[in-house]
Amino acid sequence: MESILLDVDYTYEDEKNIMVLHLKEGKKRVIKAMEYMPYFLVGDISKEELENAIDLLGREVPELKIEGKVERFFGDKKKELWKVVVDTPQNVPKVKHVLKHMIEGRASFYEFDIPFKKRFLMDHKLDPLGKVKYNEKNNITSIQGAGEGEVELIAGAFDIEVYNPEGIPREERDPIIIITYKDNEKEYFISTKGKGKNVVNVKDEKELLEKFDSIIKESNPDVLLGYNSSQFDFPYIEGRVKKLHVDMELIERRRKIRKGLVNGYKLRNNIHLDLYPAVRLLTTMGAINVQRLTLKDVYKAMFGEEKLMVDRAEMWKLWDEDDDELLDYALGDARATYRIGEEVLPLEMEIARTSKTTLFDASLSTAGQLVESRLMYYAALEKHIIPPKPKENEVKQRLENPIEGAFVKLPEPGIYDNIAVLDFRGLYPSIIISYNIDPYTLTDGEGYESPSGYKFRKDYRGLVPRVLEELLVTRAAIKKEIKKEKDKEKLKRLKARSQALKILANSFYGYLGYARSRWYSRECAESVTAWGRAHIKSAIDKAKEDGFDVLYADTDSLFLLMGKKSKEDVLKFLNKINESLPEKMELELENFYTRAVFVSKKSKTEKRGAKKKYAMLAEDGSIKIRGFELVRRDWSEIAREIQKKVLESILKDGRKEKAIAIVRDAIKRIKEGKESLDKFAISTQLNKKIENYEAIGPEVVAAKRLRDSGMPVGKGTLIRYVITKEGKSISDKAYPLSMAKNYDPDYYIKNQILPAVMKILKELSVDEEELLTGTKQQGLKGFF
DNA sequence: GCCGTAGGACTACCA
DNA sequence: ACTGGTAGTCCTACGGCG
Repeated sequence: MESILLDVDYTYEDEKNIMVLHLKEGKKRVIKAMEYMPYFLVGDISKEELENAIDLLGREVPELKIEGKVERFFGDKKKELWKVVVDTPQNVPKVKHVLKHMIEGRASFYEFDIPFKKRFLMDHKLDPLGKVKYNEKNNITSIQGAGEGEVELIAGAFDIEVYNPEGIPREERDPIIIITYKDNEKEYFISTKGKGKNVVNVKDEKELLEKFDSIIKESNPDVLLGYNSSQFDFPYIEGRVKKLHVDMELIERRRKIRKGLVNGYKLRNNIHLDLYPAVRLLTTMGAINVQRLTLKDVYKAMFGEEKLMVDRAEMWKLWDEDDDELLDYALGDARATYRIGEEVLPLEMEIARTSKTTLFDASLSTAGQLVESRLMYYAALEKHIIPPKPKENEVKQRLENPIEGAFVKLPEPGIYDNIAVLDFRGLYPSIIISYNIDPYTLTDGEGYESPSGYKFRKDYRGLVPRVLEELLVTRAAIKKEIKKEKDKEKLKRLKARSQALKILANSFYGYLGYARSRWYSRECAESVTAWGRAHIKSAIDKAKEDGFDVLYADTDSLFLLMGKKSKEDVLKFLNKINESLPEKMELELENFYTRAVFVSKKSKTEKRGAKKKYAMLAEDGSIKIRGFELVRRDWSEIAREIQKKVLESILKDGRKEKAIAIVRDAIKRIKEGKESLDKFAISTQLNKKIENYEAIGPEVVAAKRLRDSGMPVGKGTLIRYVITKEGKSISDKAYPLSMAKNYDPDYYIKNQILPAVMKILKELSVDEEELLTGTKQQGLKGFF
């Protein structure tokens, strides 16, 4: 029977290590169990000596034995190692630790820190979401590549609503009043209230939970989607289940998983996929951009429309009023979650397959863990040794010793016309592949020599560049398929695959320099950036030789001032440069822009151009803005809005008079109190506990006030605060948006609007006096 | 004790 | 909890003044 591997679980029963495989066969899901033993590897020691030590230990650890010899490659050097089998996975590091002390200095230990599930998947060459076969004894007998299978998983999304007239809902007091659920066929609104097509009426909360349980059991989605459901919905349901003594199969034998810093909530029968951490990964990879990771904002960012949903804090009012719209509002969340899931699930599935991680684990993984997983898989497949994770002191040392990064050219501030932007396609990946950069190709002998002085062998291909190149080759092939494919569903899958491959490929350089990486190599990471700097600088020089002025460059991109030159001249330059580059490297045309604004740094003394801050108008009318306050969430919306208008006016119109009018009008409105309070909110995330702050800034003061009012505030909370008229210092004046009664117009004009717009207007020779008073005579004091 | 400022703490951005 | 390079705000400590 052929089936698709959905997930793997480990359990210890009847003194046996059991791996439980969750499979999908046709439309059904089935479970298969098989025994599997944990082990680690030992080298540089005779069998007799190792056996003696193991015999001594064997009395305390049942089943401990040398199972035999295995071969492993260290680069292109082969070594024979003893495979030591242990009774339980927990005992692998323990036994290794004790053995190491017994035979200190006379043996080397390997692969003692491989997660047990990962070990199982690798040893059986199993591909998550790939095809597997098994026989009557439940032994896996054959496999196929992950790319071959076309898996279709049925997803359902759910959401709970809690009665919370006093703000934050508390499990022991506030009941769940509504649960909504949506899958590909049906929608349910389960509640004691409401009437209509999809309404399932229940008599009380206990029945509500039971009904939800039976609906999930009946619909039985492969994947159950929620939004922040690991942190909120499931723990809350669990709390109510305990209080009301409900039997709920859905959460029976659930497991709380902690992976790195992320919490996961693993269900027994369905794959629970919380979209929140998944979306967060996408934001860190630059796949989507949102100011806040709320369901509302993410929905808007992805689909460009407001979703039908109700403010959670207002839900109880609609409930008390028996509002007719309650049904649609509550279903709005489940529908939004489902729709986000339709986009994110295919991508998560491809990330899982590409990284050789199960879907559930992939949804909780960081980029580094995904790269690591794929490298481990191929290392095991080709019998390369898997390096250990570094110990904490090693991590510390690596962190204290960072490597030199990219080159950024200092721009001359000003307003420019006709710019061509070029960039290296996948600069760091192409460097790793071109120069065979790998911890095991590093050599003192012959090889590619990096500008930082390290050399990499040409006669032996490293695992890292090989695995990376395979990702890029696959991606290129998929991009070709995308061009031909007409079927909507297949196209979606192909695009998701391409994106997953891109995410993984772009993370390899970071992984080489990541302090907790198994394949960390200072020399490799340093060489990647050194070659990167060399290539961008050489491109700048060559552009100058060809008569271009180079306005700006950052890491892998360069901005050419075209002057009297034509587009053809730019393309000719590209061709010329590409002929001189290694085969896998390529400089590409990003776009042509008709106008650009670069500004000065805010500095009292020097007047230098600001890096990583510019705005450009493309030929098609679209605007590209980088670094300006208007793209930063820790500036008020009012300041961002005005800065945006000013920039757009300058890019499209070019006259300072219009820009000045925009600012004057805005200042007037602020002074007259015509703008709503939430436009003055400044958002700042707390990255540590309130108590741990040395510098008590406005966001910390506002956070304390918020906490004193009973709201949960801590590491990770996004604080939205307003600078009010109440208090002396800026921090004194900071109140959470929910508590603020007013805003301080002077602060917002002086500290938000003026700094944001002046840096742009300066480039049009407008000074502050002229802006504020219309003349160049009066000082700022006269104005306030 | 008050003032002004350099340096540090901190966040969020670009690539 | 993938990397380094960068701008900018606000706090805090410190030195000068008297």
